[in-house]
Amino acid sequence: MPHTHTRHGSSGDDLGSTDEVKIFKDEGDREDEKISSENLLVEEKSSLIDLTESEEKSSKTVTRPDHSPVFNKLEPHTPTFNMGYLVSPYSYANGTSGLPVTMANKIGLPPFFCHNGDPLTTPPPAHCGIPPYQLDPKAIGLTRPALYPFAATQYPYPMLSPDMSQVASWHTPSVYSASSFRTPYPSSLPINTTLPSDFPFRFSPSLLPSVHATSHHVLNSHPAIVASTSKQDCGIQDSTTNNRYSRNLDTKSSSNSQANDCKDSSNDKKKPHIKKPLNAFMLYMKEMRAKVVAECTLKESAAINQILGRRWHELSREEQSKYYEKARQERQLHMELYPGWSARDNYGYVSKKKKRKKDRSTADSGVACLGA
DNA sequence: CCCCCTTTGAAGCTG
DNA sequence: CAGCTTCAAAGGGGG
Repeated sequence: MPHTHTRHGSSGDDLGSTDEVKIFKDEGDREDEKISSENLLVEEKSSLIDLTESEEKSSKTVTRPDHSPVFNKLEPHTPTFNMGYLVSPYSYANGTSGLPVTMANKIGLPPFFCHNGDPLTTPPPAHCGIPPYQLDPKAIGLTRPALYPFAATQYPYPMLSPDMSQVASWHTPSVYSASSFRTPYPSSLPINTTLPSDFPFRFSPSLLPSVHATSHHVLNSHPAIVASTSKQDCGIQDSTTNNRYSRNLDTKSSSNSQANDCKDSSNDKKKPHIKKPLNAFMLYMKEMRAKVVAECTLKESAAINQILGRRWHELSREEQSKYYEKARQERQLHMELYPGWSARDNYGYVSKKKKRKKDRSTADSGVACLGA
């Protein structure tokens, strides 16, 4: 584990429980990055962040006022902590990544650059000038690069009142539509019409059409509801719209039949796949992916995600906390909509069709040997 | 055609 | 309780 979790409040409310402070620890094989970066990265990151986020939020990332009580928790750890993390995921900034620079050529990648003039320090930061194949040391036979001696912290956002009006507030377009955020939940959702108090039923497709009035639209249009289809995840994935859930909106009445089309198991016929609520990073990815793609002329999601992961750690605490809060609200809404739902319900849903993901620890260790 | 890759975070599972 | 596993999004790559 590259990081440890310092959970608090796991009791009581699982929504707020995960708003936590996370301390990303370094591991032994990352000494080079860790040590060499401790001093350098403070400034390196400053410039990185400054440049990277300059497009829209340059000023605030520079100062990092640390207003958030959450992040302040960690401040005692280090005087430089107001960075949020010391070592960027891939340590490109200080030029110690040691990553080969010929990979792109080997692969014959097209020129890769960011249009926004992202920090092309030397070597260029991952999120801008480095082709995905350079970004990923694993792909080139190196040890997985250092993650974070300590890094992103979670935002211990004070629990909101369970009152759905809270949800309504975050659910309004003002929250998600701002800055072209593609709201996972249609902003038109009448969430403000609080769900019936007697909404404890476990979601069932048979119930779905009958959930009229207030919750009908909500349920049918909620992004987490994925009527099963024939694809790998039996999910509705509209690649053209990039909205995995869009078809739920378009095919409200047919969603049931679609769900029934999934013959994976008799159970799948019974209930649609209720997806997990998106976490903070996923929300960030959804919002920023298009931008990164446009800037970097990249389309490969694996590479984009690497960039996004790096940018995520370059975000100021306030900005990160913004997504943590969104995620928390998503979980809250999700819980309100599907009271009986558990992440466990989706276990095996992917791997049923998909081959179970190879054991990463073994894979990493193997690669680590190469990198070491 | 379908899984892999890649990221972080949340939550479930396991010993 | 610590550590591991699975899933969430996304879409090109590759078998």
